[in-house]
Amino acid sequence: MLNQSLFEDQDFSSQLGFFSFPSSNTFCSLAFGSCNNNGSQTAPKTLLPDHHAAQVTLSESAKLKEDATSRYFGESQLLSLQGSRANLWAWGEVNDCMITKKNMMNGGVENNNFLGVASIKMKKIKSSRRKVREPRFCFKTLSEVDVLDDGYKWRKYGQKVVKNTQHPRSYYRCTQDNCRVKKRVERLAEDPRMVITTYEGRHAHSPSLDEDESQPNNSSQIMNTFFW
DNA sequence: CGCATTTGACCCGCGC
DNA sequence: GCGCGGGTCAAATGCG
Repeated sequence: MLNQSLFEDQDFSSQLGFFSFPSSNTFCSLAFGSCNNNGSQTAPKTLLPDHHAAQVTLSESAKLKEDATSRYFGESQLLSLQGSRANLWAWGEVNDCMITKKNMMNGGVENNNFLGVASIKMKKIKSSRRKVREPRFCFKTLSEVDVLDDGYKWRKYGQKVVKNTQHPRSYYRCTQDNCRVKKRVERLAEDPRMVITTYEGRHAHSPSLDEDESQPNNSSQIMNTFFW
């Protein structure tokens, strides 16, 4: 199940298996997951008040890299989530508070009892003095390595031990000029095998094409299963 | 030598 | 106003 404490703010909800976000547009959140072996998905049991939702069908597959450049919920009304190469991608169109799921790519998840879950959020500015917070999304991955290869180059700029955890949280910035995307990487306190990666902002460029990119599947180093 | 990482100090928002 | 805790800065250090 979703662990809401993973998210930055508590006043939103995601339902396992479908996209949802408040009609007020204060937040936009997104979740997907819980896929059966045949690719079908259980319908959501309940709808939260104040939320519009669209059910997701996890039946499509596509090459991982084809949609690698589309991401972020922006003026084009395109929403996408980005996982690492070993994980998965999803994107959909946002339409009057409805997200229609368009595609999802599975980059090699073999044990697909759980395909994954992620969230993206937009926060309305409460006052003129308040900083604008970039949209974020996070996901949890079973991985031996902390930093998953997502095609971008990152520079570490900080590390912090957060309260009640024994593992430090690392802070990274995209190395590209004019790109202010950041990500945080930490291990789950209850299960240190799980890596939590949180992205903030949107890239103003394409992923860097290093030697690794030409290899279609180099994900064996990562235990590529989502757990929720 | 240049770039990345480390790490303690500092900043700042938030709750009390 | 104060203290706590998360996030960032930047000097020091490491490494190729």
